Amino acid sequence: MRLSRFFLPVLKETPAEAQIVSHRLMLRAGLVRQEAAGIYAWLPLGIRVLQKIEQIVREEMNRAGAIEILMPTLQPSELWKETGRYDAYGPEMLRIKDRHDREMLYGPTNEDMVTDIFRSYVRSYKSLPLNLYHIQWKFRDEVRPRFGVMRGREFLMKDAYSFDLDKEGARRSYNKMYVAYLRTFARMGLKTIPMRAETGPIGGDLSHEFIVLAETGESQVFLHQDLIDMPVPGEDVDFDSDLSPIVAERTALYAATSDVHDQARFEAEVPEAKRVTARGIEVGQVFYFGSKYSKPMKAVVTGPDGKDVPVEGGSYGIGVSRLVGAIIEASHDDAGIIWPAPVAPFDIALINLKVGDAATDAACDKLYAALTRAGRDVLYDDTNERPGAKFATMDLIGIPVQIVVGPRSLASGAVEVKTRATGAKEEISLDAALNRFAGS
RNA sequence: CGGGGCGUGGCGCAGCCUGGUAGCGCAUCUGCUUUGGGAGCAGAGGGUCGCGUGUUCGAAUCACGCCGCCCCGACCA
Repeated sequence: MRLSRFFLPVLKETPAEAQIVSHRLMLRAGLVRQEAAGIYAWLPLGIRVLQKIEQIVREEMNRAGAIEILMPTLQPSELWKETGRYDAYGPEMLRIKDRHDREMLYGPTNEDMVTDIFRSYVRSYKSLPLNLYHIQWKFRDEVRPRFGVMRGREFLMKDAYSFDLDKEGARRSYNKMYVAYLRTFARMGLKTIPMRAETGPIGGDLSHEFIVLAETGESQVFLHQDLIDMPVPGEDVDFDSDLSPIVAERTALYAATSDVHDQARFEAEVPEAKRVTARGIEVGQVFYFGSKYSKPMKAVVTGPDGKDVPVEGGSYGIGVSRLVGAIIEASHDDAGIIWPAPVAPFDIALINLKVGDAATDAACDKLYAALTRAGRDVLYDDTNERPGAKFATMDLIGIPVQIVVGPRSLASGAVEVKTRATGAKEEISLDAALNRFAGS
């Protein structure tokens, strides 16, 4: 992409409404634009990141055996009346009437609808386990949206729903999602820690929030230090195998957010030197809820014994749009965003320091063509800005690698490669750059 | 929803207290010069001062009402 033909509305000054760093940087780097409180338009750079995140989530869900569907944003009220949630949900749910005066709502979540889909088609335990997920916009009319996309009213969420014959099956499904989440967040360059969470009226130990540690995080967390650098299961993890050791290894160590924190237990279970008190951002939650929806909605399957039983369910959310903010909170410096490569809007920034100079133009054209041909996503700054402005913009938008081409180093056949994360710069020959970034 | 604050060219702000018809920086446009870390000079364009009502000879400025947005708290992916 040539910057001269792209749409990148960056701001030099920080808009007054943004307080936290990710919100400020998202506005300054031209990722989003606020349209109303908690409601954002995604600009070209932002949608690229959002889609990268979405794709990683999708791949890991698929790997874990979940199956993608897409449910609508607008739902009829009937399903919610069946489960009693139409009244229970309160003003956080956005209610809408259509032209026939029918009661509709903009979905804040989809348990009711997915259960309806399930019960319409599934009759036998032989069809289980089943896990259906979708990635869709949700709306929760928060009293007080804040922190940009971290606490928006409209947000993009991946929500998966598992269906099993019994509690043991539900636990296996839960473990799959738990492991998939570890992998998903790690692939985005995030360190997340599963922490005990409120389980609601169902009780039990089957609910965890996945927390990114970040200084600017909204909630206080308490954990055993060994959880922080615990290795994440690899791509070869077999989701059909028994995953409970992976889960057990983590749940054995103390980790809780302030809502469920128990200081006495924390001190009893964790040696003083290993106690970590930090701040974190919740980016996902896994939750077992049993027959909470299947019972009222009569979502039953016939078991091997010929008897009908309500299915055992769980739901598993990931805040996709929130992750954009969370990643920035976890990865930035004074100059701007530092995207982890897997979610970066572009792979490489190519900076032409002197547009119009025959030699730099030619070198840039050559690099741009070769990198693009090699499948790299390149943002080529071919504008007439001054060098300082170009550097500042590229640092701000955080593309992992910058290749700087200017007359000074090109005189000796070299270009400069800068790694955004470390700021390290090295001069290498044009050919070496081609080799490194466009080689087979 | 309780408490606090803000709304003035695209962005960041001053002006408001003490009413007299709007200013600064950045950005934008034109020209010249400049070109390795957010350039310089010269010129130009752009604002129903959130909306409404009232007070007044006169309202960005004072009063009342409404709307929007932000922050702290209670609540949430």
